[in-house]
Amino acid sequence: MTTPHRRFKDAIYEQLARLGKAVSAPKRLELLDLLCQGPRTVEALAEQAALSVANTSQHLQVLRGARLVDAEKKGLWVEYRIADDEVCRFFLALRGLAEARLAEVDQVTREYFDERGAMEAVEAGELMRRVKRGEVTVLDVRPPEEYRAGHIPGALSIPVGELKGRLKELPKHREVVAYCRGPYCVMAVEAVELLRKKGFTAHRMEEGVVDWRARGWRVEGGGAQP
Amino acid sequence: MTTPHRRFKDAIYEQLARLGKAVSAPKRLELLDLLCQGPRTVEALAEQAALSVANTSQHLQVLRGARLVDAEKKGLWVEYRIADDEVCRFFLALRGLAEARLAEVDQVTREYFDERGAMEAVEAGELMRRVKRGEVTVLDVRPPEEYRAGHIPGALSIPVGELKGRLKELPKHREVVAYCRGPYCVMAVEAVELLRKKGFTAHRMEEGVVDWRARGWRVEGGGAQP
DNA sequence: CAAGTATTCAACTGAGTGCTTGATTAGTCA
DNA sequence: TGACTAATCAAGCACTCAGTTGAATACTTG
Repeated sequence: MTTPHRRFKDAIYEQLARLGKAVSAPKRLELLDLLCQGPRTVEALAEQAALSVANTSQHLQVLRGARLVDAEKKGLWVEYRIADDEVCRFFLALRGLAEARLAEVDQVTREYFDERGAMEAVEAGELMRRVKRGEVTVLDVRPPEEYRAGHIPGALSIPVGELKGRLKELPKHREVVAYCRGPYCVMAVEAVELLRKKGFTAHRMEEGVVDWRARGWRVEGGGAQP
Repeated sequence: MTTPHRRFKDAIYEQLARLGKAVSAPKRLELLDLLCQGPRTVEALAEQAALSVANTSQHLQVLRGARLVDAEKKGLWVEYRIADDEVCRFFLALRGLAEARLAEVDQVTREYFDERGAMEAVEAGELMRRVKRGEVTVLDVRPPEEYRAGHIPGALSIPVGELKGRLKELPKHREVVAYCRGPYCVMAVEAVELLRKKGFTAHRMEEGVVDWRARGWRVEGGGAQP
């Protein structure tokens, strides 16, 4: 005895659950997070998320089934990308809620960052102000493709791995603020560690480009389809 | 060979997935939606979501495990409630994303509403303007508890089931806008159908109190712990 | 065309999930 | 105290899902 009313409700929540299911696996969330930084091939995603290629492909198909990502065949590669900016904002909402409600997130983060020599982070709004006043050098330490897919206006691109050999590109007596993919990415932490060892005044910003864009602030580079 | 770095990432995304898992079951989403309207007992939720009590209880425990809802023992009953307003906003974000990305949502809704005699809905912003100008009677057709838990300022409370016998409470030559729980709730649809049959000029608003509050607009009644 | 590569497919396994059923635990009220 | 009630628990079943492995597909390049 199912009324049409009930069938309708079931159908609707079934649809909502498609999105829920898509973000119910840790690895899929990691892939989504990576894709928010910019488009990538299956192989690259597999490597960065520490997954087998076949497994990555399957996860990506689930994400695509939920219309969260799009795939485009580019010659030998398949390039996956976020289907819509709203997807990134949704991911941020999920992350924000987890930070707000799940004490474990804070705990795990603290544990990990503390043992690497904690450091106060500069908040995005604060950075924005200092950038406007021309007080700081902003440093993007992500891989160059991600920098190209979108970065904070005026930021320098030096991938963390190359930083040691390219220190001379940074003005010496000026504060540096490094950022990477977001609060759970360690590249900026490593960069700041290195910079301080070399005598720079350096801080990290927790937020990434995705947060920056979600605040409605301008992002340089990237655009639609490259 | 798992580096500390990998372990950290796995731990973080594992936490995010707790939220994802919580919203990956259709019935849990329905319960969450209901709870956004106001606190309720297990039994009430079970009935409204067409579930067995035991099953409802289990779903609620999953939601509580993800810190999305809180439970409070009140004598013989256990009252469940949304843990934080941010949870409602997250639900709205999920729903919005589903509407934006999943064509099936629109399709299912259209199918159901069309066969009940479609009707143009008044958008919340438009209603807000008309309310300010004192042009319309706003009608809340949800059960009284939900009205009490929070309603649009100035709205009249007449549950849809009682509407037929309480028509005289409505000013006759004035437009009525009815609302209920949100876009997938049919109570307002039924109310408008009835009102029109009785000679009223009536429209429905798709948005519910949750949407109203999420826009930052004032909500009457409810408050913290009743 | 053939060799090589990125991705997907297909089949399988073990773990997890939604739901049911029947028993159990807390609390109320006569 | 004992009958009654709301909620939870425990066990079991059918089903789904993440991940592995090995083969198949589609495209490029020599």
